[in-house]
Amino acid sequence: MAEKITKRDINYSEWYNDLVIQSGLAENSAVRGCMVIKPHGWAIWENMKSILDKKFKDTGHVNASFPLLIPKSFLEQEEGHAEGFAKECAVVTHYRLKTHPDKKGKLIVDPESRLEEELIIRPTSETIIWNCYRGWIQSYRDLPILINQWANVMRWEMRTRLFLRTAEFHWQEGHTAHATQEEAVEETLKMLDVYADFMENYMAVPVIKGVKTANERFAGALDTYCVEAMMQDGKALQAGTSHFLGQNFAKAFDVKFLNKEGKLEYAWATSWGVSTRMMGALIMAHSDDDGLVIPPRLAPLHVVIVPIFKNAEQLAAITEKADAIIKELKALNIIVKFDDSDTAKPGWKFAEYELKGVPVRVAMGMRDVENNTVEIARRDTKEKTTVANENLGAYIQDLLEKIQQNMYDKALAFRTANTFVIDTWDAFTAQIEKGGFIYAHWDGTSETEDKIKELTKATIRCIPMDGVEEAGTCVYSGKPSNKRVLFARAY
RNA sequence: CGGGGCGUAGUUCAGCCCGGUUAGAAUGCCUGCUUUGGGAGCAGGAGGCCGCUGGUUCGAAUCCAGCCGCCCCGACCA
Repeated sequence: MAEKITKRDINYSEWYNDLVIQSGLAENSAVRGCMVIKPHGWAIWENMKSILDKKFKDTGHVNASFPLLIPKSFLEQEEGHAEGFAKECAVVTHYRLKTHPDKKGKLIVDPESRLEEELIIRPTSETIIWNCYRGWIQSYRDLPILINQWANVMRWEMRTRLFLRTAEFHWQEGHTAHATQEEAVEETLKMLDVYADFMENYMAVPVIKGVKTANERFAGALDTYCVEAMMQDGKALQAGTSHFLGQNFAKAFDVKFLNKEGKLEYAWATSWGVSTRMMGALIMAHSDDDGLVIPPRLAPLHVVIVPIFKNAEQLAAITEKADAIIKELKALNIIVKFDDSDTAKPGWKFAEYELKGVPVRVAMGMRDVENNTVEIARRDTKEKTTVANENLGAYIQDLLEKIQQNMYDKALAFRTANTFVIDTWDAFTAQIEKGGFIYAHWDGTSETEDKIKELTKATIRCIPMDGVEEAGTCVYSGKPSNKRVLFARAY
């Protein structure tokens, strides 16, 4: 009997923790706030990476790598950026240890090795990258620069949760430089679309695209765009961000180029990123009390075949049938595993692969061998069907597509059922307690936003991009408003 | 950094209040046999600086002090 996962409706956050650990995605490490991503978790992340990486390359970007350590002075260059990140930076002050003079085997920081200029571990890389761009950009002919890096970064968080908020996390950060404002804005929105497409078509998580309010804006950006998703507890999770940085970093790092008219101009910047936090979104959007539910397009393993046998002869007979199926599936690029280990019983294997989120399970016993059938179980609905072996490859390929689609449809239906249009303060506060997304009017001031957050813990997730102009009054202050914004409690 | 809780077998925990045999259970692990269509059964076995340091005591997992670490709730945040 495996350890029990806390049920979702008993304690959602315990369910999440139990699930991440028991499904073998990740665990806490010896270093507080830093997680170990285990093979199963990393395999999903790798799939996310390779899909996104292709999309970045298809949109003209190239990868590079910039240093982990950033001189403290770089962070000071852009004021908003500095203020935003200063309080969560790990700082390197020394470069050497030495043995303790009295205690054998103990090491101490060598006070002689203090760095002249302290280095910070990157919380994000705008500064060190724009410092480089100064050397790379002289003319409009050098633009645009479209660079992405896959990296780890560190933000010294007070409270951490596996995948959702860790001190060290893995992500990609795109950093582009452009000759014109229009082109930079276009890039910002283009990458937001890449993210939205990825979330919806691969993660099977519907998202709302929008702009952040001033309060929620990235430190150093003029505009921050985001994709917001709803988790099964009705809370919002920001799954990706794309920033229009204007000329802030070009000015801070003195990045100027000669335009066609021979005049010096500051370059225009964007940055955009998604992180291992998406793993949290994936888990919380789809999984259930039995374990992970992974959409086929991200699953490290699509199909597991579990033989049910009493002896070696039976296993041989089943294996022969299974081999044909495996061959057929592999020809269709379906990733399949035949689990013929005799160290665990079939029932145990069923539960284990459900916990790991494998989309399709094929069970084969002697009954099936005789009838030329298999039993197919889909992870998303837990339905079991007995099907004939003929054209099984095509059947499973089609089933994987259906699972992918069903997971999206289900997530979308859940979001729709938990999204409310609200006009009164009483209704607003009542609904926020119950969870979900709320579209309400807002007077556009930070003061009102802060007040609402203080009173309800809800924040403005974004000003939706597909929102329509509509006259109304602010749900809190009663002042006039011309557009609804999206409120929710968030991760 | 505030408020609370907890450190005992790989894991989850009992024992501590009220000090006294060889420190227990469940689960997991190993071996063997029987099993195998939803987390099997029986038998045997291995596994512990009781978080660390010091103190009290004839004697400490248990009492006292200090330290370290972890978890939960707040403030901060992708």
